[in-house]
Amino acid sequence: MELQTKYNPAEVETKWYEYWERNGLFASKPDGREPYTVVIPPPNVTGILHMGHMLNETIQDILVRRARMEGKNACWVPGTDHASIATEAKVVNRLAERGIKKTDLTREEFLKHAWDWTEEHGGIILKQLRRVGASCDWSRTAFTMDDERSRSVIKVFVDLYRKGLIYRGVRMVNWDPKAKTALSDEEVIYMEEHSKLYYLRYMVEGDAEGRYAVVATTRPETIMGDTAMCINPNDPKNQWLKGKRVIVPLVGRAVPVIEDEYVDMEFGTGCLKVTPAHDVNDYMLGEKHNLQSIDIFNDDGTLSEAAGLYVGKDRFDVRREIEKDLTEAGLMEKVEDYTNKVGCSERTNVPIEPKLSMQWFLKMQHFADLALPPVMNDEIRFHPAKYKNTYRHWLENIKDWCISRQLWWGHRIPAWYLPQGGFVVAENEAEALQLAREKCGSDLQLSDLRQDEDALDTWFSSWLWPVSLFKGIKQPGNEEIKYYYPTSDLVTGPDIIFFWVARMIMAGYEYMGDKPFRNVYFTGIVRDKLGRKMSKQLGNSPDPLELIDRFGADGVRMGMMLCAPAGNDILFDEALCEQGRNFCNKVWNCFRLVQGWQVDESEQPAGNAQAVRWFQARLRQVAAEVADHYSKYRISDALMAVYKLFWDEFSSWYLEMVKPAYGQPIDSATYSATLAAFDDLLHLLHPFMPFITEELWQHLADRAGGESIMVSPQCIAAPADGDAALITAMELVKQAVSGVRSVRAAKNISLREPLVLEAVASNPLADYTELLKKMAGLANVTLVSAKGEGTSAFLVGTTEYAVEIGALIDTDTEIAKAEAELKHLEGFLAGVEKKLANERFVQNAPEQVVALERKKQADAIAKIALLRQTLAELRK
RNA sequence: GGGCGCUUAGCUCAGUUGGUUUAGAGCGUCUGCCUUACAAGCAGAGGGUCGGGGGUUCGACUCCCUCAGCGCCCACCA
Repeated sequence: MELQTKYNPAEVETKWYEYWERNGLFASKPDGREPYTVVIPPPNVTGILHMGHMLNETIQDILVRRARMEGKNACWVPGTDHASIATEAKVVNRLAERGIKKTDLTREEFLKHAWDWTEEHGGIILKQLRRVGASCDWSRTAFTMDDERSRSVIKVFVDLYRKGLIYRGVRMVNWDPKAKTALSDEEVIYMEEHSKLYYLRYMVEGDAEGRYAVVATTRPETIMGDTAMCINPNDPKNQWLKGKRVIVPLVGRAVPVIEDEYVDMEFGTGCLKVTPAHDVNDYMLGEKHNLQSIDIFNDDGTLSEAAGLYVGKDRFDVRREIEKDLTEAGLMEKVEDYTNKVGCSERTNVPIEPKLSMQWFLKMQHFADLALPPVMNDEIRFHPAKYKNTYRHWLENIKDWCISRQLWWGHRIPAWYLPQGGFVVAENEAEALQLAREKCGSDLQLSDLRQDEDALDTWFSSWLWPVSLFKGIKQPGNEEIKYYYPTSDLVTGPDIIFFWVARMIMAGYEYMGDKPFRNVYFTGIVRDKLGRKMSKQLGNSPDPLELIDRFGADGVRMGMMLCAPAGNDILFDEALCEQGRNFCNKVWNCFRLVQGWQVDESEQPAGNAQAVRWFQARLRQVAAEVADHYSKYRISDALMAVYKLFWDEFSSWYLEMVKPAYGQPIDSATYSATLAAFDDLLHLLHPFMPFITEELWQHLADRAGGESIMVSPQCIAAPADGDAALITAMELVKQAVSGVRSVRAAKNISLREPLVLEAVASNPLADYTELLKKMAGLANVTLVSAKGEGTSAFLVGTTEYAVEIGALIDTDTEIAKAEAELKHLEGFLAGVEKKLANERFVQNAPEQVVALERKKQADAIAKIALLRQTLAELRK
């Protein structure tokens, strides 16, 4: 079989992904094995794959593939999220392009459009995930709004309502005037804004001297909603205002001056305008002081009739206009530049408006009590653990969750209003009617009931994900939920720790009485190499699929993982994908070398046997290190360990040690050992680079149809007793080889020119002569009592070796080299001896530490003696 | 305003309870090689005193204090 000199990912990837799917290798069903379950953080159903997904899905796939190869029953459940606000906004925009307004449509018509859009774009991202190599059980693909998940959501809502945990009430909520819906506190992002602080004059009512109070505000457009002015009762400079009434500028309304210690005397003039309808704190003051509340905004952020002025104009236009009008009316004292934080909608980015409205809420204290302990006591482990603090802080300051959204795309709230007021909550219309009849009499008809128009927050469905995916809500205790729950690892970004992670923990304990997952791996944010967030505007966000086209899926996966320590932000650089691609090529070419060998029945040379034993020891050692990295979720470190094992140890050392001369055969013992080692290496690599490893594994032996490296167990033994000694010995051989190569490089001596290596006084590497000769291009290794003329010397441990280079010797260079090393050693020795001369060190330090220092001292002294001798000879 | 985290070679990062030859890796850099597996490669080399200062200790990159810079999260100062 002829293989190209370069690995071609495109055809290999398609071939094996289809093969895996066709042979059901991703599918899982409960059996006697230990389960390993991962639920995908469901991407937006209409979204497309970006670098954040690429990172996240790669990590999940690595964990899942690793578990599968360990013999666990791995189940990775894919799915998508209906992303209520985001998707509804997209549909609204799309309709607007066609000149259709949402308000012109019925709920049913609108939902038809939304489903069309979902079907058109839904699933694109799932197809893209296949290109990455994601080994999801596609037969389990779910959607947060499919029938099973929807029914689960409704059942949970009804259950929580009956438990008294869900209530309906009028509260100050975060209103998104663009999406025209309420938001939860978590959906509000505070952004710094360079704005202005306006100082307005509030004339004192009936004051003969025409005195006025000055109020500082960032929002002059809300004065139409003012129903009081507030001062701190302890504020000496404002005592004169006590009991007075002041006139709201332009509006002309007289409002009382109230007193409350809430007011900061230092801010502005110490006078605060109070607009109970449009500020959370003012609302609090209004409640406390029994103030009138005037809602001056419409749902879309324009001024309402109640404002009296600027009716119908947008709030920000009004701000500009009112500034002008106030100035012209002589009611503007001054305007200052001011930086403040403005709460904005996470989805639409527009500033939110605090608004009093009727919404549904979930009481959260109960859930916080449920969800805090398991994380704090590590029953659920966070990686990195620092997020435990963040988590605790949020739960200890939990507020009720506003779960209703004034949207149509989502799960409709299962509450039906009765003709005479009040409502019933039920899982379906029939049940609702029955409950309604119990309240209002049996002649009540379904048409008399009106279902709540609102939908539920998207996260009210995704918080059930680990349970609802296995039908654990609707069929508690079924075989699947019992087997797969709790899931093993959750891989997600820290940005949704409150939105999703915390709430899944809550729902998990509420409905399963157990944690939803054992480990949470928080990834970092993918940034560009300059540390900037990836964004469309900057154009610094590469398209993952295009990267896959250029570097191969394995190359991109590796590129991601090379820069992805847990919890740190990822500084992504395309060059890393190149490195990944190059590595694929390296693996590919190693295989080409090995598969090209002819085998004969000759006896195994001693050097080959040594190489084989050594590499097997290294393999065991590194496999153990890799396992340790995985156990700590240090995926990048695991990858780097395998990378170095393959490239440095296997390719550069092992293969060169056993490689037969051109055209020569290799003995069968070495050959089969090499194939076995290759097989082991492919297993270690497979989670990171699934495609190329499958391709090569299939080439490595005659495989039956349906076989796959994916499910072929990895069987590298634990490190054995003699391994460490074997490895240490070979390290010395490598040092000697490098020593000779250094001399060659310095003197420009070709590898083709055989050299003689002298071991001075003793040769601890005598057993390895064959390997030394082969690796360093030596004619011979000789034992001498004193090194000859024209030799360049170096130390291996405390033994001196010398390369005969005859006339090429440059005494000055040799002297300089020896002097530099001598200087270093003397400095080192001085440090060691200083320590040993310190009585308290010798007394207090542990015995083995002192012994080690003594060993260092002895070695250094021996080396120094050798160097001095060398120098003396050179200077002769 | 609180809380958390970071600052180690040109870049990105390791450095596990303070002690394993006066700090390691990958990439990049420099030098020499197209040596029939691989130039997407091979061999060799150089490069940091661990952000600044102080302290604890026989001994600190590792613990404490402090200063500086950076980042994240939370919070109702108009």
